[in-house]
Amino acid sequence: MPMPAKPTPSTPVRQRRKEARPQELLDAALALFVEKGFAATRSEEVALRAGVSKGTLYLYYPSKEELLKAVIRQNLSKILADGAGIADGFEGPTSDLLAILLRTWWEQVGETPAGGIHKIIMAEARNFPEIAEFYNQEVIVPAHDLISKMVQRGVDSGEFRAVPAHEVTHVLIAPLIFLALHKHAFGPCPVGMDEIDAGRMIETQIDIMLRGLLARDVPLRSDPSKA
Amino acid sequence: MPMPAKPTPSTPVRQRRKEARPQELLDAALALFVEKGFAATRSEEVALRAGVSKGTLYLYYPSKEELLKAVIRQNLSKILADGAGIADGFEGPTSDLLAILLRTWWEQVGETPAGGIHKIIMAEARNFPEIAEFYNQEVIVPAHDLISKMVQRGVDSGEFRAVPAHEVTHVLIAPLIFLALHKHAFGPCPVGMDEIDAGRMIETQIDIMLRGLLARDVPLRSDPSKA
Amino acid sequence: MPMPAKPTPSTPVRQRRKEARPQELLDAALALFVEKGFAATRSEEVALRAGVSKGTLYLYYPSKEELLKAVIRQNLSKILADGAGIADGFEGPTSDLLAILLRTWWEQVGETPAGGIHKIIMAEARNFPEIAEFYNQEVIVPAHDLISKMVQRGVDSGEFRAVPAHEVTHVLIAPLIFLALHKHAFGPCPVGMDEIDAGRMIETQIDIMLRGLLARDVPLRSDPSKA
Amino acid sequence: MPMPAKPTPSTPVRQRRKEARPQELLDAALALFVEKGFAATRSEEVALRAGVSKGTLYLYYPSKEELLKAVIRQNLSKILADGAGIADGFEGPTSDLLAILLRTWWEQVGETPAGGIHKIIMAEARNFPEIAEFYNQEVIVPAHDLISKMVQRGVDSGEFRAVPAHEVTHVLIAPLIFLALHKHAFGPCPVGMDEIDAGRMIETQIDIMLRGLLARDVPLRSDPSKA
DNA sequence: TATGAATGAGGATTCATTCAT
DNA sequence: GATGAATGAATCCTCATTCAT
Repeated sequence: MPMPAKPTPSTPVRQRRKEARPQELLDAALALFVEKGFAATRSEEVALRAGVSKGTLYLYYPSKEELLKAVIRQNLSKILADGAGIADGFEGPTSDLLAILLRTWWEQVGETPAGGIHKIIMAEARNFPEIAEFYNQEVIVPAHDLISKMVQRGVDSGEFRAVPAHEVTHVLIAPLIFLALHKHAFGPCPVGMDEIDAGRMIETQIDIMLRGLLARDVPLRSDPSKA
Repeated sequence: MPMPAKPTPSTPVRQRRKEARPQELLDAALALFVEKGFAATRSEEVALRAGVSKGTLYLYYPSKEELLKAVIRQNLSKILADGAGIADGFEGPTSDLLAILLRTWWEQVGETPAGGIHKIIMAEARNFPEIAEFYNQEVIVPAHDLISKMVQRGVDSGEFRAVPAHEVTHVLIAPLIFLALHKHAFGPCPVGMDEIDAGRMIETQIDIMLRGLLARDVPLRSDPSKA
Repeated sequence: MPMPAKPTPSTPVRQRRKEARPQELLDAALALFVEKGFAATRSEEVALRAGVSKGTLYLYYPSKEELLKAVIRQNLSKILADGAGIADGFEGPTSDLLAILLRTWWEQVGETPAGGIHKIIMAEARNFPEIAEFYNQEVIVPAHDLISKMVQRGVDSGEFRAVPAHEVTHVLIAPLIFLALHKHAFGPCPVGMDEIDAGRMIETQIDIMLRGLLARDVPLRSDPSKA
Repeated sequence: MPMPAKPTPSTPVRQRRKEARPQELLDAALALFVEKGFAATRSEEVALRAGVSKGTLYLYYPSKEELLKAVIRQNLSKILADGAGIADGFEGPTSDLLAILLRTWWEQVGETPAGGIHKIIMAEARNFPEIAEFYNQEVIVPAHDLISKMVQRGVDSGEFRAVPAHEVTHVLIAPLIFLALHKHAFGPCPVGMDEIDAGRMIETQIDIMLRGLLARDVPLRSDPSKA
């Protein structure tokens, strides 16, 4: 029997498909869970969007709930890695680092489907406490610590005023979460739902908050007037 | 069956209960929708919590979906009334007005069950675009306009720097929404889920943001160091 | 609105139906479980045979497994009561009592749908150990004890030879169980499946076994030649 | 991959395995069908226990139902062969022959997995009438005839009383079937399920029944007191 | 042949909604 | 109006069977 040219000798088509399945299913599940919510998404929809049948989904994930966990887990690593990578070994003013971090998080996470995970968690946290706890430990706490330490560094170095790092961190993060929730909750709303310009909002936030944090008379390096 | 003597001559107990039914049902529904989400709340639960039977619920609301709409509609007025009332006729620095508004909103709305409406809307907006649109028109836009005008007033009067009012408004509102979502999404989580101290966070926000907004060298009247 | 004459003032139709439901469902379930086996019986079939819809079944029993348990429980009392009732206060030769007991059990239980419970238990015991244990404690052990004590009484009084009561009991019971299983397993087989004449078989069993048990030269009172 | 040297020159390992497949599958199926029942046994389990994959099972048997039929058919021959072999050319008292037959059947069939076939048949007879009919023709009728003829021989020779051979046969067989069903239905029950001592029960049965069959004053050769 | 990924019909269970009382 | 028994569409998940490799 003649072979079609170059079938990539090592991995047959079936095999390659099999290896791709989990990712395809996770992507489909993420998109649908963000869009319609966890409960309102039928498992068959997920399968269909991933191009497989109902049964195939259960070949890879034993239940819809486990699928949700896998979706969260898989996207967590991405989220966490980003932040830590940027912060590590940054030299320069803390205000610059924070500005970069906020902008980058939005571009790398907030705007992407992964940014919708917050929406899922918020909606289902009380029905799946285990997941909420997981998300808290794996995402919220590390992210908070990362920002919190920077704020404290700014305070310690005299760059910032003597502000409470814990609360400042929440205030810094809040607008980004708000933005992500807004985008994924109302995103492609057919009607007029005020389309927030995320870029401008983030620049404004950086401008105001960092200015509010800085000890007096220290000029900002990043010029917010460009936004 | 013996009746307790004279239960207010005009309106008998039965009568009052009957008239109170819709409100009791809406309250029960709000609490449950906020806690468990719309889909995960069984209509019988709502009825039971309101002290009536399943069938009675349908006497007042023709479907669970209409009940949700009614819950949102009814609570919108409450939400809206607050803001406007406070702002009207306020004399004094805009920064003070904003500070009062933020604190008051949290106390009057954010902390109450009504503050959970955001959670419901976020979770269900894409499944009920009509409601999202309604919420946008009735709550988001007016609230935004209210704050936005104040910010602009501060800019125009020279109290604030020349900032874009639209974006600043989002940045000001975001932490409150974040707080409300956090409280209602993770609220009585059995596990460690970082309990945010809302009061301190709001004061910190006021401190930082208003300082970030003010034109240089204008001292803040409300002393944030007390928080 | 005029009432139809004599609606039985106390219990309305709906009420009476409701009270009858559990029994109707248990009867339907017993019949179907015996006929087709537990696993092969769809819960909707049970409901339909009881004249209600799928959902109604779950109003009364929370799962198919609980339904099975209820079926067994409800029929156990009947089975157990029979035996004890007959034995209590019987005066006369033990062989006569045993003969009566065997005949009666067949008529009152073995031949009736309840006799099919053995078939269900046998088929599902290893999948539902809890049920097997329950049946063992509630039916097998008491029934065995009842017979066993009589045999021992016969031995002690010199009416029977010195036989091991425990084993004799099994030998006495076995043909009845065999008969019940046979009847309910092959019962209305369209094809020729040897229709055992239960009456004649039981009389033959009584004849042979009691004769085998009796100490020599004691004549049997019940004349087996009539069978 | 190195092969162990010379695995029997004629038939290579692979070859022998292939030829053994059907038997391995039938054995696995028998064990599982007896243990869990036909419906509750997944075909993949059967394959796995036989050391092959799901698909391979279907290479040999076109459906689970056909597999069940094959299991039963294949084990019938084993069951049948036993009885006939023993009876042929036996000289001596019929009571001795019957005693030997009962003991042998238990050892050769009842105790082995084949003894569990009764359980399968009983459970599924009404769902697979064809199989029930087949079993009846191939096993029950011949076995019955075998015993029946012996009983009749005993009666004709004056060794036994004038009993109805047909019914006596059922009474003789019943305890063995009962024993086999009990063993395979409750067998390795973790809990206290009365473990019947099959040996003692069979000896007791032989003692009582044969004594009950024998014409008066004919002593038994096999001494049951040893049991 | 042998494999195991894929399928989809089937079945248990839930729950919004209806309606007789 | 009020009730809650009844319904059956909807949904999760299982598993016998198929088929490309």
